[in-house]
Amino acid sequence: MIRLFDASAGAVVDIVPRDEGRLGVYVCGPTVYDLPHLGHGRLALVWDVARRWWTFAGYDVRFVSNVTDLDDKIIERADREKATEGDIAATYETAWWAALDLLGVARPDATPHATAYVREMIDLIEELLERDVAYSTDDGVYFDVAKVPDYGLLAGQPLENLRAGARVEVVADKRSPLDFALWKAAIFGEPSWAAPFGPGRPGWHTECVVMSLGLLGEGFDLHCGGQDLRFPHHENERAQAAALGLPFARHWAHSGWVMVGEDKMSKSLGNYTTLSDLLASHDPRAYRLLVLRSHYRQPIEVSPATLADAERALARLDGLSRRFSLPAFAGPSRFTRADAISWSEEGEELRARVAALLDDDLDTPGAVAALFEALGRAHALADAEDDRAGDLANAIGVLLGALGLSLRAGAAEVDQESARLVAARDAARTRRDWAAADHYRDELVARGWVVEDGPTGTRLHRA
RNA sequence: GGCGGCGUGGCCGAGUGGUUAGGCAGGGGCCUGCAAAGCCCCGUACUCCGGUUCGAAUCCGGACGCCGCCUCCA
Repeated sequence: MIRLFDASAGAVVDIVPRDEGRLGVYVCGPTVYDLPHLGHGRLALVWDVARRWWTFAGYDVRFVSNVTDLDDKIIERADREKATEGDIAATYETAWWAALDLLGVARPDATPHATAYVREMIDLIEELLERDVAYSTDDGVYFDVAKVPDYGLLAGQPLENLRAGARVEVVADKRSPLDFALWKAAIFGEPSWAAPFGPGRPGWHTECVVMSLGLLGEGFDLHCGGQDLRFPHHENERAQAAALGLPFARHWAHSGWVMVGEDKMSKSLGNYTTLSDLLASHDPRAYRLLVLRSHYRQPIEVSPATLADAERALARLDGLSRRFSLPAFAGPSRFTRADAISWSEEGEELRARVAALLDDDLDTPGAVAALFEALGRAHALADAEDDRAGDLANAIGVLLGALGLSLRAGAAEVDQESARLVAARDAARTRRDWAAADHYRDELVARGWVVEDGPTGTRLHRA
């Protein structure tokens, strides 16, 4: 049984899948109008970890994440750059996947695009109009939030409170400031589609309703996104499905912010770092580890100091991999299942401990702490020449792999000259010529290696 | 104004009514020819003020500070 904080319940709840043993998960993906930043990276990492873990735990996970390729911001950018909307969307979607690939985030099982679902959106809007929960104005078609009795469920407060504080700009003919655009009437020069209620283009909140229901079916298990999508985006999706009497997401989960000092990282504050900038100067695995070491709902601080911290911690994990020559356990599209592993007694104990933590609202920091404790134990066992050490180290590698974190066992390729220096150093050490041995070590260090002496002689790895 | 969250040791960051989070950094020791890696030991922290309790950082009340959402936003 897995448990997760559900925004519609306001509490951590048991996740009982619609279909036993299967999980249908929908994550609201990017609007492709600019480069992804660290916040997007965290979102992707959090749900990638969840997906991998639930798969590991035995669920057959169907993971859908959309790409919004139709939006005001894309149109604005296309205008500004004298490009087509399609070009802008294609450019930034490419950048999105490139960044996620580097982070080791597995591709979703399906990545629906808004522009491919306009027909379905039109049908849905038409039905909302027929049911009188939507109305037409000169601007387009709006959803009448007052028609949904429990509007505000995800926001955690009733409609009156939301309205009282609404900072929404007044748009002509809207019945309530909270009513949202289902359809935006065509403006010359902008992309538009023909529809019974007039030419135009869909508003943002409809695409996810159509695509999630279309690909995962009614009453799918989990709908995820960043905290900011809880309201109004997810609320508005819910409202549409509710108005049509369609069973929608059973549970709603949201990941927390990346903070810059005291502020949320955001486009509008301009305090963001793009993923490509981060990944140009840091091991992508360090960011994954940083994300894993805080709870997914808490804010995290990403700074040179916290990244350096994560990189040193990562070096310890790689050290374990080197000592025990562990194989690679994780890959971009490589998933592991616990029942496909034959667990040693040591390994099973660790697996159970980690599973208890991760099954309960994805306690990744607890799991990482348990894995680090086990790491110390594995080394200590090895120091004592206890052969359970290898089993434990292997289990640690498998479990880190289950979270999408791969370890490096050592230098993949040692060039000929370096190999010669290693041999020369080992020879010098055998004849106890310490001056020569130190000289060869200096040479190797100058070539960028970290030099370690082990039972089998000099070993190299990259700093 | 409404709703939600946060305030932990040098730093990051979990958690539980009373028994070690974990990592990084720092100190001591072991190992090593010297290193590196690794192991062992060391910090007695929890914004403040009250209250409940045998006992609270953990529960309740209040204060202060901070953040987020209520508008596009991961």
